[in-house]
Amino acid sequence: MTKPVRVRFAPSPTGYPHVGNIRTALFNWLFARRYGGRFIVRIEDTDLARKVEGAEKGILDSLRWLSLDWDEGPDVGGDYGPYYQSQRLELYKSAAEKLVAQGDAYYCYCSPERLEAMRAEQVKRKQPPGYDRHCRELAPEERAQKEAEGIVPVVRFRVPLEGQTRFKDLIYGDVVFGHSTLDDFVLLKSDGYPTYHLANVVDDHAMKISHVIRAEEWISSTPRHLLLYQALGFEPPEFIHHPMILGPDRAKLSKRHGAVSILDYRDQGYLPQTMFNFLALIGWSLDDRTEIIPRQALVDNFSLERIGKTGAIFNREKLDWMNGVYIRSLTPDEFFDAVQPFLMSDIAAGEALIENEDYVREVLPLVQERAKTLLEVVELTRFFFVDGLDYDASQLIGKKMDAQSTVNALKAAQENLEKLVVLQESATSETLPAFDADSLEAVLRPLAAELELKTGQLFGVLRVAVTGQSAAPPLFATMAVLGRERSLKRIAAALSKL
RNA sequence: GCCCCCAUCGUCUAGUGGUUAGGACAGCGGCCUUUCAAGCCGUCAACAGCGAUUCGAAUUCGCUUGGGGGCACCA
Repeated sequence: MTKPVRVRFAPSPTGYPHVGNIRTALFNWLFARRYGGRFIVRIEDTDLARKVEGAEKGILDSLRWLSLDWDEGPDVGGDYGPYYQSQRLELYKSAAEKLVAQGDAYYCYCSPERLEAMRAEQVKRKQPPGYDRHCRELAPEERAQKEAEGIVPVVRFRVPLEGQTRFKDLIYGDVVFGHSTLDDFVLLKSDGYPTYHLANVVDDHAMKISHVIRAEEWISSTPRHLLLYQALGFEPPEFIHHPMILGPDRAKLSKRHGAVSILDYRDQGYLPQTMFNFLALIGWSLDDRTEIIPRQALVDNFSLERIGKTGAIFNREKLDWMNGVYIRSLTPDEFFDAVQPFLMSDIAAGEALIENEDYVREVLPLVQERAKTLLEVVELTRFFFVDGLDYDASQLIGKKMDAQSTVNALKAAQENLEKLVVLQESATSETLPAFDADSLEAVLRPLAAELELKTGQLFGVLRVAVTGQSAAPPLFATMAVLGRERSLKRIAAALSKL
């Protein structure tokens, strides 16, 4: 690499950024950081009709969420701005005029209706759809006539009829397209805005982009771009097309595949470090075994050579697993911070958070290793925050037990727990915690034998009584966090259900 | 229809002429255990097919099949 590395992420604000787009951004960012280059964000807002309000914010928020910081672009500016194509219209216009002047482009007056009819006919006759070059050789008088009629033309590129364009993609290798398969594509629309093809080439050159890293869906428009670079006298950048992310049906990932917006994953409680790692691993690999790769390691080891050529299905199960790994790796404080917004969106949990943050901080370690997402934490911890438990009395009855033995077990537990707490409180004043996990176990374990129950039976009954669930964090720790009063109250409530 | 790309376990992948084809997720079985997790151990599972080159092909070449992408005054 002789030229300084300058790569760009060039989204169009026409919708919310899905995981595929953001992965492209990630690859670009990693490449820039790996080789000490610049990562540039350029907004390709050249389609007025499809522009979506808030889309740009969604895109930038997504990048920020993953900490894909850009060196030039919106907000930060840069030496090659403006970074909005809608503010660079003059550049495209003069490029188009230059091409027309030198005979590489021409004005086309065909109406959308004619073009549509033409395409319909081509499809009907099973011919490749494409512009029929109707205006390619218009005589000056004909042009004047059209102009007089007030028709605003588009500018089309005059693709050579013969020959071929080839390029070496850094991932796919040599790719060749015959010019006969290309049509005279539009450069400048009648509203004065450029098409992607023109704007992209003009800007990549103007912004000194060294490597164009984009999804494979662009590979077939690359020859058009190359033709433009040539006609404009620009030196083309390196081209790198990477495989796409597929839905479970192996088609290009789209809205109908469910959650595809990167922000949906954020809102569902996936950690940014998970998405960063996971996205990098779709299509790229470090070696034959490493899955969990911290951000810095990714930067240090990223390389184009290790991007594969095959499209990859977004594997939700593996994402869940990885998010669990990252959640477990969080310190208690980090976990608290990450989970807080999700807790706040729940009434009971939010209230607990406001009234007694310390209590919440005690609860969280009990579920941290059980959660696959932050959102799930709300469900996992719900019983800690609500007043009344809602479960069916039949759930209380332990394995191989009946209502009577269950009542007996609960009563015995109740008595023993009350006794224990009183004893400890009076005997040891402040030095011993009155209701901790160890003490609880010391009391409850012998009790099972006394009642001639298996520990699993007794603990199971108590678990349902205290949590309303048959699956929950460890019983003693749970009761200790819940506290003496709440625990005994729930046991009493269970008794009244039977 | 035309053009381009791709092809290893269900999924993500390692592999670049000689490997018992490795890892991860999921699944299954077990251990641990008060439940659920986590952890540990084990197990199931793949080179799309056919030719060619070669002493030898997952690895090279061709064809077939399959899949994907593109073919707008969208990006």
